[in-house]
Amino acid sequence: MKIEQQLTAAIIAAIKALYDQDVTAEQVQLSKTKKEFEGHLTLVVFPFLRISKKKPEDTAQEIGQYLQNNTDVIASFNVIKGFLNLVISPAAWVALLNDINAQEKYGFTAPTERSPLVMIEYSSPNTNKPLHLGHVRNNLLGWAVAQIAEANGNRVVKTNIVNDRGIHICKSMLAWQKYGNGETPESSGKKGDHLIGDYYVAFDKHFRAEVKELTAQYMAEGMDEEAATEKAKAESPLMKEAREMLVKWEHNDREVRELWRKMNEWVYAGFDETYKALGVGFDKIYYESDTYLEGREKVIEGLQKGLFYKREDGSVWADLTGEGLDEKLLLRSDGTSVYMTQDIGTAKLRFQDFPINKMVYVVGNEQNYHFQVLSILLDKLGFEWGKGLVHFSYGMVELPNGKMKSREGTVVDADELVAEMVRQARQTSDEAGKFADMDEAEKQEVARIVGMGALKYFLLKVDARKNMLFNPEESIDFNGNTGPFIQYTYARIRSILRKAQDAGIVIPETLDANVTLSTKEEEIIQHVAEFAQVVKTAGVDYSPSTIANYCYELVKEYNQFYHEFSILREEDEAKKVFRLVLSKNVAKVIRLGMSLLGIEMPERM
RNA sequence: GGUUCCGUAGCUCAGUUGGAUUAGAGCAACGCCCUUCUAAGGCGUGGGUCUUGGGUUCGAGCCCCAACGGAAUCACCA
Repeated sequence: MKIEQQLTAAIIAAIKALYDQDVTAEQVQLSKTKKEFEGHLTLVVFPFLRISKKKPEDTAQEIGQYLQNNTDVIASFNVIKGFLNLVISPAAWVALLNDINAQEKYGFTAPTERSPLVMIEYSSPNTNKPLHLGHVRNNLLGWAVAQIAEANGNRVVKTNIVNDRGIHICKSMLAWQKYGNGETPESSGKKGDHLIGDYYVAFDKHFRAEVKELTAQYMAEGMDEEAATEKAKAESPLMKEAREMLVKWEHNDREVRELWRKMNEWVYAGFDETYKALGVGFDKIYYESDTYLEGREKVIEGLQKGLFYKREDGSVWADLTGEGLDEKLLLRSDGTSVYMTQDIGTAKLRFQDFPINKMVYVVGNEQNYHFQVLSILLDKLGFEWGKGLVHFSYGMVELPNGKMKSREGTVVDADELVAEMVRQARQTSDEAGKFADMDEAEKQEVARIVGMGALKYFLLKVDARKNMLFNPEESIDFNGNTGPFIQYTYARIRSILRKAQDAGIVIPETLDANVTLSTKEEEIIQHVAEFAQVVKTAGVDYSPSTIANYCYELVKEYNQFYHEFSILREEDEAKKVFRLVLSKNVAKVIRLGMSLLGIEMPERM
């Protein structure tokens, strides 16, 4: 914020002049003045007492006096204990507003060719079932993190590693062969990912039935229950068949590969629809079927360098006890890859494709340990960004009765959730009855924007690290601290601006400095200006919730203003114009902020 | 058991690098405000030992230690 920087410099100068001491900008603690006190910014003088060797009140008084005499930004000041409250001059506020008004993307830093290249991995689904609420949180966070990184002047590559191979896909394939009758998305009318998901469930159902039967049989033969279950799982013919299928897949069996390809295509088509509805996308997609063999080479390379060691059975391990962690398996005794190896392989390919400076993985917090290990391993293997990789770890979405469990049918399906949100937004819209003048297409579009806004804001306003609760019974609100509340305020401002234009009022590029401002108006300018700092802060810790909460605060404050003051009915022309410019910039900033969260803004609602 | 994360109002959540007698929003409850730029709004009332106990200091919801409670993870699964 411009005024803050000016003041910080002035305060440093003041201390130099008064006490002949140098202080750094970090030592100057300027914060927003609390509402109960008069002033805009407050300097905490406690840190300077050692320098001034005077009482807090006197020190504050001296600095305040100096600032008032030497800076035209300060109109007046007051001192309460060790707190120096500074009142900014109206002219400085107007100048600040003019400055903000002149910048289309206020608060954003445009990336250049020399900006750091940040790769952000998110989504990363398995291809055996449709996306659920947990994935939605992941996707929205990933997209938002990418937008925030870009707004802070990074070159961003959004990437997705699709887990398209493995035993889980074989289960769906096998069930489709055995229990389906050639059903396709076209013939069934189901989305591809849902179709495949249904067969995954079917596999599980038959498998469990088999295990139950076999367990009973083994127990009849005299085994205890635990051992019997164990053996039943291992001996289940269905599971054996799935494993055989996986082996065939690995040996490039033509028939299996063809089925695999066909079914994956269905799933991708389904995912694409969901991604589109969520408004997310990727610059580069990797598939595990392409990368899962790559890690081996790197691991063997590391083995030769003595970074890892081989056990008698031929398995390869990394000893991380020196880093306070355990030993970690990298290659099985049969030489095949594990999860960790695949991530190393993916990293290798990515680095070949892009000169990455920084890697961000948007992955749930259940994998904290995995990424801690991955970071160390990549570093050992010589990846420059390995040590500094960011695991953007987010908490799970919980339901009132605990975690989502697909077996218990308590997963919240992404597509259903999206449809339900839009439906509710439509219903609320219709009940409000204010949009009689909209045609059907516009109504649907507004319902989509608002419904998605509600969903996105709900998931993003919460601190990403924390587990959060979603109650399907209560559904997502449209009132209070919600996306629609912010969208609504935006739509109202846009409406006012349209009306102003219709009335022939010209909104100027710059305002005259001699408008008289109310306290509320000054507060809002200050709040709008804060946006730049908020974006920067969010960029440091990739924090969408910071943006969301800022937008809410600003909108809340603006709403009070909106009710308290008239804008178009204002008699004083200069003031009317000022309020229009102010409103326009409030709208601009909240639109920019919401865009970082992937939330669209309706012109009317 | 080891490691990591979390614990703020009945519920869901904010709380910037430690700052001001009175720790904030929303929901839910109860009042008031649509002849006034969009009531998906505004104003008000009630509701708290910031899990507990120590410590650090001018000053702690925030930092340190311990306890209690909850979550995740610790596979030749991904």
